Amino acid sequence: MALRLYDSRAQRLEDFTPLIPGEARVYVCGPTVQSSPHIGHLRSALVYDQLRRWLGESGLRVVLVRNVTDIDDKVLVNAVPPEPWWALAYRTELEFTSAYNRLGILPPSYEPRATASIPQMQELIVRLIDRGHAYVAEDGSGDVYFEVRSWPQYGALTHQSVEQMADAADGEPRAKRDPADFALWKGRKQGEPDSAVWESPWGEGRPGWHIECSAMSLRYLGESFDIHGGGLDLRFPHHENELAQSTAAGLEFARLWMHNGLVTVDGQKMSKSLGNSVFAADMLAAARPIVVRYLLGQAHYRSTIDVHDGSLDEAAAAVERIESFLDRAARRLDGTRFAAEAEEVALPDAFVAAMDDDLAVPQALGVLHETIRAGNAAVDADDPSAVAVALGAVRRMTGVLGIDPAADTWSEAGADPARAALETLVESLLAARVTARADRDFTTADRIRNDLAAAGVRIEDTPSGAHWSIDGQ
RNA sequence: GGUGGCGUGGCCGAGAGGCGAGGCAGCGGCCUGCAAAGCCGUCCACACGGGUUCGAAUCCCGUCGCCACCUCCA
Repeated sequence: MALRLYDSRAQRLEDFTPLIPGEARVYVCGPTVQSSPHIGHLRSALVYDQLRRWLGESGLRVVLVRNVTDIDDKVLVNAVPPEPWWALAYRTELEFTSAYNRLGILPPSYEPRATASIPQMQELIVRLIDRGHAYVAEDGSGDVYFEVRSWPQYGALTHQSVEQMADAADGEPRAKRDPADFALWKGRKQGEPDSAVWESPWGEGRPGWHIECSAMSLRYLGESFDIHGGGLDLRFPHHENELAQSTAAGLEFARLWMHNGLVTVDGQKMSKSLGNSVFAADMLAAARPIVVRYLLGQAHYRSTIDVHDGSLDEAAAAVERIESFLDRAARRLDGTRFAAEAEEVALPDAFVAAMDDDLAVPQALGVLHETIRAGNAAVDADDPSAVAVALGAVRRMTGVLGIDPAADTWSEAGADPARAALETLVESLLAARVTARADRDFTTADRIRNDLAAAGVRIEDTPSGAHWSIDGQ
């Protein structure tokens, strides 16, 4: 079965047929770097990371472009002197990058900043004016607007008609011919810093919010590309406007639109006014990155994820089940000829079918957990061949989903002397416990186990001796 | 007013006409000196009311409730 994806413009599943055979070109709306990343931003980036990993696994060369909007009203507003707006934008961008990295989100092929494509945006605006779809404001403000009424297809993405839209409570109407018109270029306003101003055919100013994505997708992916993605909340107006300006400029633009679901907290959308945002840094401080990735990546990409008390614990339990199997199975096969067999295992068909079906990650995880169950049973039944099959499959599946506990992503830096010291101490306590158990001195044996447990070290007795691990790792 | 989505067992979360996804928690059992981990079993759910059908969580009609977007949003 070939990959099918839900096109939110056509509102149906479509077979994914790349424009260029063997290649998949994807544009994803990245953040406006105005304030610290929250878990909604992480979820969005994670969704497209799952997509690109699966496209790559399917044998396609993936070109993924995710922009950084580093000039915008809010960036200017949020910059508190003496920090310039561009320093705020860059500092924030670094926070995003760091959070992405910690979650194992692969870097995009390129991550263009809006400020580096101003001439390309201006070219596009010129084209729109020439074609009669944009106009320079007559109030001398230097603003340039897209004329929605000149483009009958406006609303095609979200299936709305301009007539039916609620009137924009858009502050001052300025010199718009229609309230639905949107800014392509914003003339310089008083008090705006010189560093936020670019020359243009319409005077000094800066780009409007939507034009950058049209310009940068054209610049880096061409007039037509396979997939455009972003958060559900970007459908309107951002994506609708992108589609209008790009197609009105004569570009084919994206062939398929993907929109990821949002993250809610206790059933409510995160918002600044409610003050209920969960920031990436907070969640990453509360749980291991792999657990955060599991939590935010376990639902289907189009559904809402509700984060509440206990969400992290549930995700942690699932991750520990995976880790514990991987560890247990590897120990069983260690030093046997079956260890090599595990390396040869392919992805289970059911897993592939699930992923091909609009990235049905929840079903894919069902296959993963079912394989773990079978693998654990094989360990219990002492059937190393079956253990190898399950172990190999689990490694492959977790690899594809980006939740392989053994991946370099999750390893803390280098050899840790504290870890080595701990190892020595635990081993010596375990040796004492072995002696005590041999003497049937269970009081002593249990005291050692309890002391270790109190320190967060968990003991499992196995046929090959005691195995220890640190809770939650 | 317009557009779109959702309501599934104690909790999370898939499925989309027949065959009990999966995870977490609970209970019973196996294993264990006792545990832990694991396995087996158990808990047979689909907001409500009608309808279609041999058969409906799934399709249709209606009702109720919740959410998102309609120019700040991932």
